[in-house]
Amino acid sequence: MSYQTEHKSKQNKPSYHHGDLRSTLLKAANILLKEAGIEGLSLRKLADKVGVSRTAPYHHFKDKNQLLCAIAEQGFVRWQQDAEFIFNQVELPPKEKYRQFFHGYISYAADNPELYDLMFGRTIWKQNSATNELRDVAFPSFNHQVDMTKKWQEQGLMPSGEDTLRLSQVTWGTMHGIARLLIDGIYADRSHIDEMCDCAVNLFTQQIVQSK
Amino acid sequence: MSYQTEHKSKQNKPSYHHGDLRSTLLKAANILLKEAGIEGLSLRKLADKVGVSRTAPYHHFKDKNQLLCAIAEQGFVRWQQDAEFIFNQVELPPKEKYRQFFHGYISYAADNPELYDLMFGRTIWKQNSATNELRDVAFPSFNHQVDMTKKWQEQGLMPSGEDTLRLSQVTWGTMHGIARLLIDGIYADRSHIDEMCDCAVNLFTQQIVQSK
DNA sequence: AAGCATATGTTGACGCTGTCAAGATATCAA
DNA sequence: TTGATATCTTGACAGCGTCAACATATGCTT
Repeated sequence: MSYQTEHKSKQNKPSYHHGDLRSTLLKAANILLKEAGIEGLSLRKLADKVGVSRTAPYHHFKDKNQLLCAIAEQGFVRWQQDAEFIFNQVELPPKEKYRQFFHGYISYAADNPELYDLMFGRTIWKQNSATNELRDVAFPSFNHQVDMTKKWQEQGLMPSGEDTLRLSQVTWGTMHGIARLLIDGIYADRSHIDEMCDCAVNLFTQQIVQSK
Repeated sequence: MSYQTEHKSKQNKPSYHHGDLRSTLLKAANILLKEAGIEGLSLRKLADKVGVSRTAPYHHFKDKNQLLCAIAEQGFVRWQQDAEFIFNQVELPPKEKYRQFFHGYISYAADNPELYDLMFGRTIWKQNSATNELRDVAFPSFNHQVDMTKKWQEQGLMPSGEDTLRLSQVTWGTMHGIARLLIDGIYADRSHIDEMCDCAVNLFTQQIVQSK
């Protein structure tokens, strides 16, 4: 099976121009990413899958990095939607909502390990090669975590004594660390993910529960 | 400047055989790793630096992966020494010792970012390609973290209500996450590392302090 | 409708990579 | 001395990202 969409014109004749190559490439890249991982995703394989010559993608992405950034960009958008869905469950008590957010974060990483690696890994960020488009979705996502932490402090869920920025860095760091240990194959056993998340949530929200 | 040791026999004549190529390669690889990062470390460049032909390293390492594992192995040994030094400071109170351990972990990662990536990154573990020699130093290092957590719980430093394994996974996850965010270029500003570590230590050891 | 600029796709080529095969040379044991 | 073995060499191959040069389709201007 191939994702190749034998590119044809509206009259169904094979055409020299593809017509929708950029989005076709992105779609195929996501599949290839899942199948082969970041190191297995090559532009040549991608072009081949889509049924186009090796260098055709260069008319839609300046280089491989720009393609990766575009994929990561989509990843942020999708995660933001998931997160918003959780935050919008108004009826939930604060701690339960935070619990779901924590679990949701880890689940998103576990369900899309290669995508997560692209979003938060060194491939893009270490080389300082993020496109402006990517930054425009990634930074607000980072900041959102800080805003929520402030809210959780005000609600008494998290210790108000700690500096908000530091606290959000630590809590995010914890989620990120657990996610990475999972998707990088160090925590091979996934059967206890939920217990780990609950343990972390307990540690970060303990004060509230005790003072009740 | 090159790390090339113009390999000579004991009579100082250039010799066909190197005599100490394996350790010379490892030494040069560590330097190259710092300079060029994991993705910049190629066997060909390495052989060139050492002054030997492209395929000479293959007589000492089955493939690139085995070289990387050997480097990571050294990294674990060195970290274990650092950690032991901290644990052996008998006069320190428990919380301060844990604080130093936490800071020490992050410092080791920050000082050796590429090495840390090799030790705990997907390159080796995700592909399930760790050599037995590497596993033999890595797994005890993982287990040690669990043992210490148990001790910290018994000392009352950490909450005894949580399952030891889960707790150690979360606390290690936090250190790992902060380390990764730093070395992968997401937490670009390093001026607040210490504050972040202290914040995390506070969160994990808060109970004790309050119950005093 | 004609013509030309632009967008898009193609083939050829280059240097880099890891790694295998085959041959050369040194070392060591019998 | 001889023969096995360890070590190092050159040659070769496929895969990679990417540039240059060329081909073809699209669309705007006149």
